[in-house]
Amino acid sequence: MGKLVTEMLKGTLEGIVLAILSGRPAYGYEITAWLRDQGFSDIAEGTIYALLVRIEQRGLVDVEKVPSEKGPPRKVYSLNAQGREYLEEFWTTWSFLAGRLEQLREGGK
Amino acid sequence: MGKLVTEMLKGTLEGIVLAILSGRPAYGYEITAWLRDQGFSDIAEGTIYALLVRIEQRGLVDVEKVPSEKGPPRKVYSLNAQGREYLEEFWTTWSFLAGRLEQLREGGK
DNA sequence: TTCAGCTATTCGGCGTTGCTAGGTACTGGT
DNA sequence: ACCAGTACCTAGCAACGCCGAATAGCTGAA
Repeated sequence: MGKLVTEMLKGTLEGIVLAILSGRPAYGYEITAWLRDQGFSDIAEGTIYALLVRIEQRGLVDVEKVPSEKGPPRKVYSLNAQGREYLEEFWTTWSFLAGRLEQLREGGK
Repeated sequence: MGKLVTEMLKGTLEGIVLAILSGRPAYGYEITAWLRDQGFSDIAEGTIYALLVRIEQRGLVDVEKVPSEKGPPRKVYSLNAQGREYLEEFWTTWSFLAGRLEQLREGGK
């Protein structure tokens, strides 16, 4: 992909990460690897870490430092109540946008 | 809506406008009004004009100045071949992203 | 023992994007 | 003369994701 997906990720990447965390707690390195696996080949590591800091500061996640056998300690993030609430809002907004886009795509044929 | 949708629009608004233009030529003021009508209540006029300038400079649209009875002349934009090609790419990227989000949403239940 | 390579996180500077807030200009009605 | 509606443009700002580099711990091969 490239620039197109980069710009589209603005605003959605946050929701993606929150959605991941809604399923299970996770840490940055793990999330990055998983996203790459899912086809988000060009997501920068630094982007994820910065995002995690942001959502932590906004109080959407809880953090726990967990030692790792294979390297430095991990910062494991888990979605809290406020985070779940915010994720709901995200899905609402996403649905709105996706709906409009869907309509436009139909109309354009 | 608010900040959430603003961030999500980054990258998608361009596609939205191109999709509109793929159906029919249009000018800025008209596009803004139509978007507001479609529920994008907080899209700023300046945003659309700036976007139109950008896609013109990238050669995705052709422009024609058309006199108006009710004000200054309109700048009517129409999608050209390069624009259609780019719009295809946009839809591909969008589909990818929407697919991943859909999966995440399912999984999160 | 050393050094490469994987794990794991952090930081500063950059480009793109949308918003804010203001301005310009033309027309028609009061 | 004035104001509302039409139509466009601009400068400065904030947020986000990317790039490049640095730091730090652990393991296994040379």
